[in-house]
Amino acid sequence: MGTIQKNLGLKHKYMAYTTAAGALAAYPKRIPSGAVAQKELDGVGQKIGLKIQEILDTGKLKKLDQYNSDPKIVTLNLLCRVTGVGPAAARKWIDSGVKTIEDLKKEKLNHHQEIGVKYFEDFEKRIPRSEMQEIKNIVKTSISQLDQLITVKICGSYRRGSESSGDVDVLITHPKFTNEKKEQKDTFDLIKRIVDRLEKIKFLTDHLANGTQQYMGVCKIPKEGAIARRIDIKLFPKESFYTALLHFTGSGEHNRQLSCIAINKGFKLSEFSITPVGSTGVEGAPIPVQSEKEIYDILGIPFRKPSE
DNA sequence: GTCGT
DNA sequence: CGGGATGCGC
DNA sequence: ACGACGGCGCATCCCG
Repeated sequence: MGTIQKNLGLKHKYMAYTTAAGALAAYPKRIPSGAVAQKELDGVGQKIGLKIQEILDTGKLKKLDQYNSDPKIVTLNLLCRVTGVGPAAARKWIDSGVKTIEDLKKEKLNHHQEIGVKYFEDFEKRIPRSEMQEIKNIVKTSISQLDQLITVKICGSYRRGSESSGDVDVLITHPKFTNEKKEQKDTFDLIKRIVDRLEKIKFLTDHLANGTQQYMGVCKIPKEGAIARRIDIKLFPKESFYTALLHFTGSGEHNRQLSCIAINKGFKLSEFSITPVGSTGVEGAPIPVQSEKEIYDILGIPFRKPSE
C-alpha cells in the first residue's frame, strides 16, 4: 500500500504506511487484532487498524487487490521503478498510452530517465559485499592518487556490514574544505576532478547529476560481464563530516532513534551538525565533533560501531 | 494515514 | 537570458 | 478541524 501511495504522489501517506509497517515488524508479540494494533503501536491508527483486522480475518486486503487489478496502477508501479521517473512523469505517460518499459523507450526522456531505462534490470540487482570491496578499492586508490588529504568513506549498508547493498554511497571530505573556505583552490571542483579521474579509468560510465557538492552516476568494475551500479559521491565540509557519516551510514531506523534521543536531551542532530537547543527552542551554534563517538558522547549514550 | 495542537 | 518553480532522489 | 510529516542539491521547465 505504501509504495502505491508514493507512486501516486502521496509521499506522506507512504511514510505513514512505512512507519506503521516498521512498528508492526518491531513488535515482539503476535498481534491478535486490529484494535490491539491500534492501541499498542505508534503509527497505527484507525484506518490501518481496520486493515490489519481484515488481513487477520481474511488473509488479504480488498483495497490492495483492487489497486493491483487496476492496469493503471500496475503500470504506474512499473514506470516508477525507472530512476528519474516519478509520479508526475509516470501519470503523464500513462494518460498517453504508455504501458511497458519498451513503450517508454520511444518517448521523449530526459537524460536521467534515459539512463534509468538503459540500466533498468541492472539497477534492480543487489551488489554483493565482495564487489563492494572491489569498488571501494578502486575508488579509494584513485582518489588518493589525486590528493592524499581526501578522506573517503563508503557508507550505507556496506559500512554496517551487510552482505549486499543496493547502491554505492561515497562520502568525502578534505581538511581544506570548510564552511569558511568552501571556495579554496585545493578543493574547488574537487568532485569534478574526482569524477574526471574515475571516468578516465572506465569506472564511471554515465552521469545523472554532477554538481560541486554531490555527484550521482553509474559505475562498473572494468571487466567483462560486470553489472552497472548506481553510485553517489558527496562532499561535506570537514565540520559536517562526522554527522554526515553517521547519517549516511544509517540505518534510517537508527537515525530516527538518535534524533529522538537528541531532542530529549536538548540537541538537534542532522547530517550537517549537532546543535544545542535551549528550553526556549532557540538553536545554538553547532558543537564541533571529530569522530562519530564524540556525537554519542554528547548524547550521553554508549558508542556503537556501525556494524552493531 | 497518523499525530499533535 | 536569468530567476523562480517543479520533479526527483536521497 | 487542520497543518506537519526532512529538507536540500541538481536538472529541467516555465515565464517574464
